[in-house]
Amino acid sequence: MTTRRERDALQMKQDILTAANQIAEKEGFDAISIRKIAKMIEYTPSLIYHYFASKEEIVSVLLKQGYAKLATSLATAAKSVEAPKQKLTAMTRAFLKTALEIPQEFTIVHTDDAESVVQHTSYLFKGAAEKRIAIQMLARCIQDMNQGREMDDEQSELTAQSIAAATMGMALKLIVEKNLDPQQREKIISYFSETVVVRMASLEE
Amino acid sequence: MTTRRERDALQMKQDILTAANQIAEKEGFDAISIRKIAKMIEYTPSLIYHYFASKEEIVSVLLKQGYAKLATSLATAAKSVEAPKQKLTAMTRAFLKTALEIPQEFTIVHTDDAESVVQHTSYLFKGAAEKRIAIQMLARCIQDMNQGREMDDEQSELTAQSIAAATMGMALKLIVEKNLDPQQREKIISYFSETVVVRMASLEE
Amino acid sequence: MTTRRERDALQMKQDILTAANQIAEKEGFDAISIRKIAKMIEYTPSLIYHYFASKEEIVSVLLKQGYAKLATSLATAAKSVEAPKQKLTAMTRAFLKTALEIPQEFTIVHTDDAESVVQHTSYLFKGAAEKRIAIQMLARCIQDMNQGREMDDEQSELTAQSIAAATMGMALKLIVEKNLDPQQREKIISYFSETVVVRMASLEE
Amino acid sequence: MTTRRERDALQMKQDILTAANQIAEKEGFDAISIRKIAKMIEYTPSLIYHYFASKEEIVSVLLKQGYAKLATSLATAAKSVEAPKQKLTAMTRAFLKTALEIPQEFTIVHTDDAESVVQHTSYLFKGAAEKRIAIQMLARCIQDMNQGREMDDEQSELTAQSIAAATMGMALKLIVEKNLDPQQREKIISYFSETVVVRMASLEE
DNA sequence: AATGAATGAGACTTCATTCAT
DNA sequence: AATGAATGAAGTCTCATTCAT
Repeated sequence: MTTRRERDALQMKQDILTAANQIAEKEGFDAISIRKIAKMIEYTPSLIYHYFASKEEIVSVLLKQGYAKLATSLATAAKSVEAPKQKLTAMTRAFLKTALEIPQEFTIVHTDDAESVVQHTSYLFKGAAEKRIAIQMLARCIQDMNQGREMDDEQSELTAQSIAAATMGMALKLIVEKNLDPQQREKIISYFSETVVVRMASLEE
Repeated sequence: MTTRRERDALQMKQDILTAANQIAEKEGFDAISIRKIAKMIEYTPSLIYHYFASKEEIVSVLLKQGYAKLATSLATAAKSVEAPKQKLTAMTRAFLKTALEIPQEFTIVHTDDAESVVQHTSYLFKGAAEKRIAIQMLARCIQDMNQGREMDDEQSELTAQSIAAATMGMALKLIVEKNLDPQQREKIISYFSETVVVRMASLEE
Repeated sequence: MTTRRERDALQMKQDILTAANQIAEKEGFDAISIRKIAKMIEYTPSLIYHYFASKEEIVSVLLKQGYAKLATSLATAAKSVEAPKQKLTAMTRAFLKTALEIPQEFTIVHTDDAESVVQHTSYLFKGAAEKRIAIQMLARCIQDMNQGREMDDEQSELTAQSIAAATMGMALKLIVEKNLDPQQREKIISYFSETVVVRMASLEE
Repeated sequence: MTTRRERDALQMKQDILTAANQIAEKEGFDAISIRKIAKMIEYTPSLIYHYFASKEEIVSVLLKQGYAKLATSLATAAKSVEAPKQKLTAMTRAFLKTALEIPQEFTIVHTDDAESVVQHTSYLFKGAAEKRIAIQMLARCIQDMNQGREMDDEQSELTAQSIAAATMGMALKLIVEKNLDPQQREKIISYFSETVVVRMASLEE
């Protein structure tokens, strides 16, 4: 059970995060500053330290929220369909859609090369098909799609890694070109999710 | 003909840019500051304003240089081979290699969503196969690879755009995972350039 | 008779003081802060204001406790021996020992030149042999040691004052050189208490 | 040869130091702050960083200046007289006088227990008569005063150390009791320098 | 008795930039 | 061409304290 106070505190925390997010959207992630947040929520800078230990914590929470959203969306998409080809398309589409909903966090998370971040986000290493759920899901999907053909684990892992990186690239590009004509954007998303990704996954040449 | 003065000035400009680059490599792009540059080239901050109007200009030139390098590398690769499939592979490989040589600039250029930047870097819009040389080269390559099959221009443009975005994503991922085992990195680069990209370019399904 | 409440309150007060002391020992006297105390005793900063009017009061009580400890130790030492020479040595040794037990408070008390503090700690003024117990004890001791020689009160007072200041100096130095080899420290304390102080007290030349 | 600019810069540096000193005298050493200095010299805080790298540097220079002054004064006094007894008195008097001229620095230097400071100020360790000039001068003086009596090096070193600590204690006490009646102060200084110190140096009992 | 929210002042420092010389 | 002086804004964070609950 939460008391009113706890709810208020939670609300305040969320207000701070929202403000931080708005700044990030307008001026970029690096422009987030305690001062600006304070001005936006109309409180003193000091107060913010009541709710967060440091600016770093605020940013970190922001990123985690974004990352969680992406993971959830991906998992949901994976469960929604059975047929491997359709599953792959659904996952790709979900990934692109969610990325576009949290452009700032997405960009940062996939662009930050600090060791502490990379530890969690890397997936190009050998064996990623076992250690990274997303790559694992992709790899299985690929194997399911290519039943009958001879194929080793390495090949499916490399393919999964390639698809992941490629999709991230497309997401990023769509984020950066934020003023792209919506119809064209939709066309690209569809083509990529339904056609290109499927081609990548087809282990033949 | 250039006078000595002009040559000196050019040299100075380049020194400044080089210093800025080194800072970016060590501490990240945002860490570039007039003061740090000044200290590095052992001149006063003020002097820098003789050669560049503002910090922004320095950064901007830096990015342009990076972009130019990428374009050159791509064009060279394109000319080096005739056969379309091999040409595509060569271009992809060259792109990844060059991106890894200028990680900071590459990341910034492809991540910056400022209108002024996007104007030059966007290529997802309809008609990019005509306006953007890189996309054009890709599109032609794709068409050459698929002679005999029926295919409209839109399809080849969408495919070219997809390949461009995907390759950029792979480049970015390789940059971020800078501590990836070199052998594994080489394997991924090869697999992506020789196999995955070719699959993407094969317009069938 | 004290009620439970009063005892609890007293306990709380002492907890606060103890916490303050620990901070002082670890980070220095100036590092004492209401917040740190609060964190240490696991209460809110606000609560501390129920028990003390201000940070200043806490610090002040802390110092008084230190001063009292010193006085007690000195008095005990004085009573323990009869022979004047041995008494002087015992007092000196006790003073140094106690000072080393409460290094922070000792340093502050004898270094603070705020009028309000100096009022209680000064002893160089004329007539201190009457107004300051410690100086009085010293002066008497000196007189006892020099029976037979002609000597006026002024001389014994000046000598007592000198010994007091000198011993404080030695205490301070031992505190500051806190990493001095223990054996060497013991040797210096002994030499000073048994020999040097006695020489100072011998009114002849 | 110094240019006008260099002289101006030097002047500015000194102004900053002077301001810092004044703050220390009025509000204590810890009250020194870049802001306050800036306000006092009527410039912006930023400018101060033109002349000093950090607040720490300012404080450090201040202390060094004080320490140097003390050393010089002591050396001068030592050279001024030949007879050992008189030399000891002259040194003591000079030390007390100079200490009273730079009360803040003196207190800090002899009270700071940071390892980096203690490394330079310690003199209670065994062998200080060789490593510390001041102790060396004192030890020699003591030996000169006690020619004819049997005495080992250890004894003279311990005595020198004791005198040094005692005199520092007296200096500190005089600084703290800054409102002591001037006549009484003079009397104490004289008594201590002429009588007490001499007794301490007389190796008999 | 105890809490949490909130403030306002102040701490050090870095930065891009301008200007007179 | 080059310097050094100077500014003003902004950055993060810590602190003592008050107040309503």
